[in-house]
Formats: sequence, structure tokens, C-alpha cells
Amino acid sequence: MDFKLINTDPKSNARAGVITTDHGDVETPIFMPVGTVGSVKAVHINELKEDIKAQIILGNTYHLYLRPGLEVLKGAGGLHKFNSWNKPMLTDSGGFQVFSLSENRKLSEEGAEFRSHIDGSKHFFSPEKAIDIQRIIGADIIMAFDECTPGDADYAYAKRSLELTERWLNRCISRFDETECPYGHSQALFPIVQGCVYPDLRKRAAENIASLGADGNAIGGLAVGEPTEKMYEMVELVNDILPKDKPRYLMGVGKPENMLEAIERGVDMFDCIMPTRNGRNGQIFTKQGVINMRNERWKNDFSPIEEDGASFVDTLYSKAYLRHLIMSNEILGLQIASIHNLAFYIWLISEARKHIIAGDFSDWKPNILENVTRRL
RNA sequence: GGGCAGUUACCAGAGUGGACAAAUGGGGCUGACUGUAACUCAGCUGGCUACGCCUUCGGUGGUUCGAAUCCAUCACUGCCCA
Repeated sequence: MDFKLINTDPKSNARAGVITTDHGDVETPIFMPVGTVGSVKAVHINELKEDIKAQIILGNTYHLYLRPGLEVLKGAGGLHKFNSWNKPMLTDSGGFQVFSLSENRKLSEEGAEFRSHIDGSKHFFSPEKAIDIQRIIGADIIMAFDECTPGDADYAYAKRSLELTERWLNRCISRFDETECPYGHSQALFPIVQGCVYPDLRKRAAENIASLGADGNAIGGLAVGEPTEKMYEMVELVNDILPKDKPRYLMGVGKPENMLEAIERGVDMFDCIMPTRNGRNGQIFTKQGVINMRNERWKNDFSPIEEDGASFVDTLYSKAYLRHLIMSNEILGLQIASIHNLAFYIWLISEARKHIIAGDFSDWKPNILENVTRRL
């Protein structure tokens, strides 16, 4: 994997670049749709490529390991072949599930024991196993196995958690170095900065990771319950330390405004379930603001979902029709909402990129920020 | 014409003398959702000058300190017999 910086905004830390992988290029900053179980929920690969214009998507180690399982993934020749996405792909390690499934898991020095959310069966993830599985899934970018520390953790917990993540990171790197992708293409391993909302922990974690010379670096453990201002503060602090010539990935973020703020602070990559999940739950993001599609006020609004929107669904369907589909629990409603939101997210970030390259990101941002945070 | 069962909030449907503005579902309204246990979850859903008050359980009239609940009667609905 390779990263080339194209331009940096003169008035902020916003950057534009290109990541090159064996499955193609990714123009940064970039939003990556989440396809946890090997599918971006409710969206076809063709729609992702042609309408949404996604350049890279995610998969999840924990979920894919449970279903369909490693035998199937190996038999398919990796996830790229299995789900027909022949462009860049990234897998999360299962570290987020250490956080989100905390009631069904036990942590130890060795790793994390999960109880499957599907059938309750026990499974053990070690850093080594997380790497082995990600080798089999075969994404272009794979993630270190970490503990995603909750945003409200106290200092003592956050410190212990970070230290565990650091020891796990060393084990991930060792395993990564002694293995290779079974399908012949190359994979990059991104380490993850933890440290909760504590500046000294974040600083120490970032310094440690900066010294490793990884192909790219991630910031994790944010947007998990801490105040938004703290998140921005941590991003700023960490990006000051992480190498400038490598991509920076803010994991799991976020709302449109979160991404714009993070881009301004030097983040290059984002992923979030928000456009898809919130879309399925009736929330639509637009250039004019956020729409709760289930609100009665759209019942008789036959105007396009979004005038000059980023995808074909925007003018093909009206707000009233989309509302009807969502209220009636029709599958098409989920599809339209997901396509729209993903296209909007990717449009928004690609627009930011254009302005970074043009050198006027700082002039553009306040205006668009005001628009996208409005509630309609 | 006779017999039986029934009529409760937007719909369906509990409740059968006081803890009832009335269970529960559905529908509706409003929120939430940030490396996806999520087509999910939460609150509200008679009115008001709102820790209290007012008007409701087919209509009317009774019994009772007190009625959605008991009695009488009328209306309507369903099933069965002629």
C-alpha cells in the first residue's frame, strides 16, 4: 500500500491524497461504507460502484468469522471474490465488538472470549487470531486487534486498557510480519491509537504508534460516549504526532459535521454505520439539513427527496413516496434511504477534497457545516 | 316471530361494584441511533388553567356512599331456530 499527499489546506490541517492498493486507488479524504457481514446493508455492489461512487468498503472480522465462517471465505478465495467487490476493502479486527458486545465477552491478557450474539457459543479472539482471520478475509487494509475503550472510562481503566492494546499491537505486528495474504495481493496493517479522553494517554499512544512506521494509522475509541468537543481535542492532539505522510483513519466517525471537523484536523479516512442504519430508521441526510422521513410533514410533500442530490434515487422518488415506503416497512424504502445517504456522505467528503485541492476548504467549510447540521 | 351472544379510546381487544382515563397489540405522533447483536430502540397517544381537576366504556332511566362493571328499558350487531 502506498499513500501520496496531493495538497494541504493553507489555513488548516486538511489534506487531500491518494492511497494505492492492489485493488485500486482511494482518493482521500474518503468515506468508507460499512459492510459488516460482507454486504453494505440493503445496497447492491453495482449501486455502490456506479451510483454511490464508493471507492472502498469495510467488512468485519468477528461477524464474518461467525458467518459464513473461514472455510467458506477461504473456499471463495477471499471476501473480494465472495461478495464481488473488486475494489479496495478494509476489515475491522473485532476490537469494536470487544466494546459493543461487552456483556457477552471476557477479556484477558491472552485475548477476548466472546459469546456469539447468534447462538451463544463461545469463541476466542487473540491478536494473532484476529490477524490470521483477516489474512483469510483478504482485505487490502486490516486493523490491529484492540480494546475500544468506552468514552466514559476512568483514568485507571483507560490506562490499563491502553497498555493491553499496546501489548496486543506488538503481537499483531509479529503475526502480521510472519504471515502473508493467501491470495497473492498485499495487505497493510493499521495500528490504532487508544487512550480515551486523557491527553497524556493519547499522546503516549500516538508517539508509540508513530514510531512503528505503519502504512497508515488509525484513531479509535472516539464517538463512544465522550463529549464531542473531547473527540475533536483528541483528534487534534493525536494528529499532531502521527506521521504526516501516512493516511490517518478516524474509526467509526461519524456525523457529517464530525467528519468535516476531523478533516480540518488532518483526518483522511472515515467509516460509519450512520448513513445506512439511520437511513433504515428513516433519517435522511441532505445538503439542506437532516430529515426525519417519518415526520407527518412529509406525508404530502411530492417534491424530490433532494433536488440536485448525489444519486439517482433523489429525483426518481418523492419525499412522500419514500415516507410511505418507510412507514409501510417496505424493503424498497430501506434501499432508497441507504443509497441516498451513502451517496450524500461520499459526495460530501469528495466535495471537501475538491476544496482542499482548490485551496479554499476553510472558506467552504463553515457554510456547508451550517447547512448539513440543520434539522428540517 | 323466538333463543342466545354482544356493543369499551383511531382499530382490535382485556376489564364485570371502589386501586379505572381504563391492561395488551396494532396504528399514529415525536425522539434516539457514530470501527452494525439494530427494517432497531425509547417516550407519548380523551381534555385542561396539569403532583390536581373535568368529560368518557351504545342511548336513557334506576340501585348504591361509589357503576365500564348491578337492574330496567330502548337502539344496533352477530349467530342459531322458525
